[in-house]
This record gives sequence, structure tokens and C-alpha cells, in this order.
Amino acid sequence: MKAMNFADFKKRVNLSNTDICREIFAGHRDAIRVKKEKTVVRNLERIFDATLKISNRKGFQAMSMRDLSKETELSMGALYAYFSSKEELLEMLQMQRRSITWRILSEHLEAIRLPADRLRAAIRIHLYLSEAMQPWFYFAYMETKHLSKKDQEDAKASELATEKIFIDILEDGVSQGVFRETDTTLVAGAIKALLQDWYLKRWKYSKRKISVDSYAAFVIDTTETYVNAATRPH
Amino acid sequence: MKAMNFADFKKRVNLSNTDICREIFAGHRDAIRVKKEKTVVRNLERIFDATLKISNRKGFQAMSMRDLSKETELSMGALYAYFSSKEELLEMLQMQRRSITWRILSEHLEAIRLPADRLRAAIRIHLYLSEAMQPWFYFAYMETKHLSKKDQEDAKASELATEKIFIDILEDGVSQGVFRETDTTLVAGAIKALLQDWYLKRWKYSKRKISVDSYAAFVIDTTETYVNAATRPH
DNA sequence: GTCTATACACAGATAGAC
DNA sequence: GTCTATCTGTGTATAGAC
Repeated sequence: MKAMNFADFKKRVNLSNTDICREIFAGHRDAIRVKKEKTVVRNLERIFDATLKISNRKGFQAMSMRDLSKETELSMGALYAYFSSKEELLEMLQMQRRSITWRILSEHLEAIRLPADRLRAAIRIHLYLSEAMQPWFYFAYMETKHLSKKDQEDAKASELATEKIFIDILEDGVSQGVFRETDTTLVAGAIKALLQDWYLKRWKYSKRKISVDSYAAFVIDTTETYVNAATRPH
Repeated sequence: MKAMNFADFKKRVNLSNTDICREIFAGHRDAIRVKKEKTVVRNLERIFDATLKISNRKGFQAMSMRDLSKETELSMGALYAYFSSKEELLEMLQMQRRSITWRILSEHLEAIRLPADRLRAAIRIHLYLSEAMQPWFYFAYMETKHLSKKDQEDAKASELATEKIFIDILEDGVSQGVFRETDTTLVAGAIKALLQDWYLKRWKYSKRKISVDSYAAFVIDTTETYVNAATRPH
């Protein structure tokens, strides 16, 4: 089976901002004062684009509602028809990113059985998704501390849940004898760290002209080298 | 040679907050209005401790000068005797962390010649330093975007400079034939990502009761496994 | 050196016209 | 649905007493 690349991924997955906003509208129908879907989707798209753009430059806390109003070309009054407070806007963005991530990962991994295949697929999908939604992932990572205490706990739980996917794959592989015995928790954490580096240090990787496909190949290569290595004698 | 552990590192390096503050005083004698060293050092210590504590919980931008005044038990007026603006306080913290990092890394690597030894030492020192100054490292990472544009460039340059240390070690190793040929830039980036994960996700590693020494061993192990692996046939 | 009191800009949020 | 105008709290920073 030829490995999926980023172009394939984008074709397979619907991740236009319009689709995302339609999904958010469905989930927040009662919280949003405006009722006409077409209007809501158009404006939510502006609002999220602008929020991500401004926040990823100078921070969500430092972005004022007046900044957001100017960038979206909507008045302050209009903005508050879509969320009841700045904090709620933050939660909408965080929540949406989390639920999309979970859905896409589950969908794509469901059909894959062999641990070696699952490991490669999980790395690729996570990486490609974070590439397709880079501003969302960067934002979610950097703005966790501005969430309420409860939502911070949710964010950590979600982080551990995606890490658990990798742990489970690794453990399956070990128990089936296709991977050698390693500290699967540490290995899973290391994979996550490498995946996160891609969207946190985008500036570095673009400057070096490293494509997401070649980075995927690198992460897979390092991981496989480690879990397949012959145990060395002391 | 027995490998240095974290306890050894702490013994070898003077990194009490008092020492750090004395160093800052030396570098900012003219910017600080108060002149008695003992007073300055005592208060700077409070100020930095409090800033790191509050900012690492809710963000530097979200920390008000009134918060800082309460936590340090210094009045607003007194605080402004030590820096001329909130932004300057941020720069002092960033700058200090950078210069300490650079100094410690250089000092400790100077005497080590063999690439394999240098690689292990660079990983250990970086990791141990970030452990000894965890709040500083976390702060520096998370608050880069609140710096002025120029200082943001400096921060990126410094990030690339420490990465260059690893690149150079790896290249030396390759040209001396002790490491196999790899993409040294990617490998160096991966090492950095793993090192950063340690201070960015401290909550995770403490929950799992992973010590800094065992994490050091893990990072060294994965790296060496990769750079020593026999090239696989296609 | 440190304090209290205060200046004044700007934040988030809403009321009510259209 | 969207706007303008405005309320009220809080932000950074400083002046001047002690």
C-alpha cells in the first residue's frame, strides 16, 4: 500500500473553514443570537480567521474586541451576537479543534489493524491535520492557560487521550512481538513532542523549506528505528 | 567516565535566584533607580519569582501590575524603581535566561572533544539547566510573542544558535565516521523538541513520576539509536 | 527607597436606534 | 442583524509626600 501523502489527506477530508463554521453553528445554535445559517457561517468564518490571525501574532489576551471588530469589519455589537463573552469565543475555538481532531483520528484509524500500519497512519494523520489547521493548533497550544480551570483540565485530558492512542498502538505492537520492548509511555510522549514541534515552530520549518511530507517521513523513520532496534547487550 | 547526573550538575553550577539577581543587577545598574545592592537583589528576587509564578499560571499579559504589587508586597511605585515599564521587565527576564543558557552550555562543552561525548553532554546540560530553571524556560517559551519585534528576532536567533550546537556536533560525528549520515538539521531539531517537551509539559512528567535523570537517559538513548543505526537496505 | 493617591487610556460589555 | 454611543471597571504609569 502506497503511503498517504498530504495532498491525498486534504482530498479525503473536508476541512474548509466554511465546513468548520457550519459544524460550530450546529453545535451552538442556541447560544448564537443570529438565526440565518448563511449569515452565521459567513460571519463566524470572519471571526475565527481574525481571532486566529491576531491572537497568533500577539496573544488572545492582548487582542481587544476593538481589534477584532476592525479586522472582521463587524461592530462590537454585532460580534456579541455570536458569543456572550470573550472567554466563550476562546472556548468555542478550543472545543472545536479538539472535537475535529478526535473525529478525524478515529475515522482514519478505525480500519487499520496491524500495529506497524497503525503507528505510521497515526503519525501521518496527526501531522497532516495539524498542517491543514495549523493556526488552530498553534492557538490551542498557546492559549490553554487563558481557559477556565475546568476547561484547562479538559485540555490536559484531551492531550493525554491522543497520547493514549499512541501508547495503545505501541503496546499492541510489543505484545504481538513486532516492536521490541520499550517504555511505551515515553516513546508516545516523544512522538507527540515531535508532532507538536511541527506546528509550534512552523517559522523554522518553512525557512528551511522542509515539507510536511518529508517531516512525516522523518518522524516515522526515527520512531521505527527506535521501536525496531535490536536490543543492545550491556 | 561516569555520566553526570542532575545532582552533580546542581553542585557544579551556581544557579540560586540570588546569584541570578546579582548578575542582573550588574547588567542593569544604570536602568535601576535603587542603588544599594543588597536591597536591589532582595527585591529583584521577589519581583522575578512573583512574575514567573503569576505569568506561568495565567500569562504575562494577564498579570497586572497590581497583581505583581500584591504578590511581591511592594507598592506600584516601588516596582517602577526596578524597571521603567512592564515590557522592560519582560525583556530582562528573557535576556537573562538566554545569556545564562549560553554561558552554561559553552562552559560545560568546552573541554569535551569526542562527538559522542559532546552529544551526550549537550543533551544532559541543556536538560538539567532547564530543570534547574524550569519557570524561566517555560516563561521564555510562552511569552516570546509579547516581545518587541526586534526582541522576537533575537529570541529566534538564540533558538537557532543553540540548535546549531547540536548540528555541529552531529556533523563532526558524521565526518569522523562515528555517526552514520543523517539529516543533521532534522535530528538536531528533534533533539531540541524533546528537550523542550520536558519543561513545557512538566505537569505530565511529574504526574508520571519520571525523573529528569531517566528522561535524560531516554533522550540520549533515542538519539544514539538513530545516529548509530545501521543503514537499512531498501 | 517606598508609599499613597491619582491621572488618563482602554478594556469588555450592553442598550436602544435603525 | 447590525450599528453607534456609552457605561463601568481595570490597565499602566507617575507625582509628590514621607
